[in-house]
Amino acid sequence: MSKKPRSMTIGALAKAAGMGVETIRYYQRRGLVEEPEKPYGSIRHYDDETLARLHFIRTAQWLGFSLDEVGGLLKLQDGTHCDEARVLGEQKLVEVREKISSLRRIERTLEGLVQACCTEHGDVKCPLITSLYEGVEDNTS
Amino acid sequence: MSKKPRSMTIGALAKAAGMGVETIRYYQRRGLVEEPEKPYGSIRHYDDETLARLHFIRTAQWLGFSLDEVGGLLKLQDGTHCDEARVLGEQKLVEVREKISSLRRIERTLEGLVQACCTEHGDVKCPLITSLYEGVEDNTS
DNA sequence: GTTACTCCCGTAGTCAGGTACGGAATCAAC
DNA sequence: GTTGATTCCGTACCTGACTACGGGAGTAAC
Repeated sequence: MSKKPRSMTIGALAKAAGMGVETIRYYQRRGLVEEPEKPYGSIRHYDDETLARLHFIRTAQWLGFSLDEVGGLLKLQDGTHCDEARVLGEQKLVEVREKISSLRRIERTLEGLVQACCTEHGDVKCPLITSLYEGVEDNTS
Repeated sequence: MSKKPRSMTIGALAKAAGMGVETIRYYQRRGLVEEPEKPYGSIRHYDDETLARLHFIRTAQWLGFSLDEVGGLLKLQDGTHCDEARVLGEQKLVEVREKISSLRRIERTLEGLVQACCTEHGDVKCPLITSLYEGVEDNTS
């Protein structure tokens, strides 16, 4: 509400978003970020909304979403149809939950390995390495 | 203990490891897997040790290690560098936990948005979309 | 002893997600 | 009003992790 939509060049936008100019252009080519109109004989200007979009993209990506998936998430902003948005949201929610449980399994496994490494200290064989050799997935059911 | 070091062709090895022949060759080129001597005018043969190594690679990858990182782990395979292995494992554990907590934030957010979409159905503006416009990430601290 | 598969080996292509380059236009500072 | 950084735009290149291709050699089954 009290946001002043300050106007940035693409360079300033990139700096604010913590990414390179080329990356933003790449997102524009991918259709993830809209390219604003270029004033006649001038330069494009970007506002905070675009900046928010870039933050969103970066975060979602770090979480393991592909750019295509991020595009899907971003359509939630564009779409005028509540139902479509909800369905997409629900799909993403399922995926997110699957990712969480996968990561939890990985977490427990790593936890166990690191723990074993700490306790059996004077041993000749490192239990972490040994576990990797013997296949570690099974004991996490 | 009771393993007979059976001799496999690369095809059998690939099958046993659940990956393609080309993938194994790729690992050989990357220096992750040793290429056995080729008998004069014959074919290379692989044993269970190599198979174990492939399991190792696959498992470590599943845990989120890149192939370069797997290479690092494999250098510790004599089992005497337990401390180093533990540090690597701990680093991965930190990464995994960060991802989990971020995904949980996203999960809660998406949950809320989908929920809002379900309840306010006849509205002109989709509450999910509205929420996204106002910044999704912030309300998840 | 031929047919059909598999191996060998090098090189090349794929896909995702960028990153770099180059030359003209535009802006900012002095 | 010139200099020096930025922007613009297209195209080309890079990394990670494979995957495919092609042509010759080896092997297995009948």
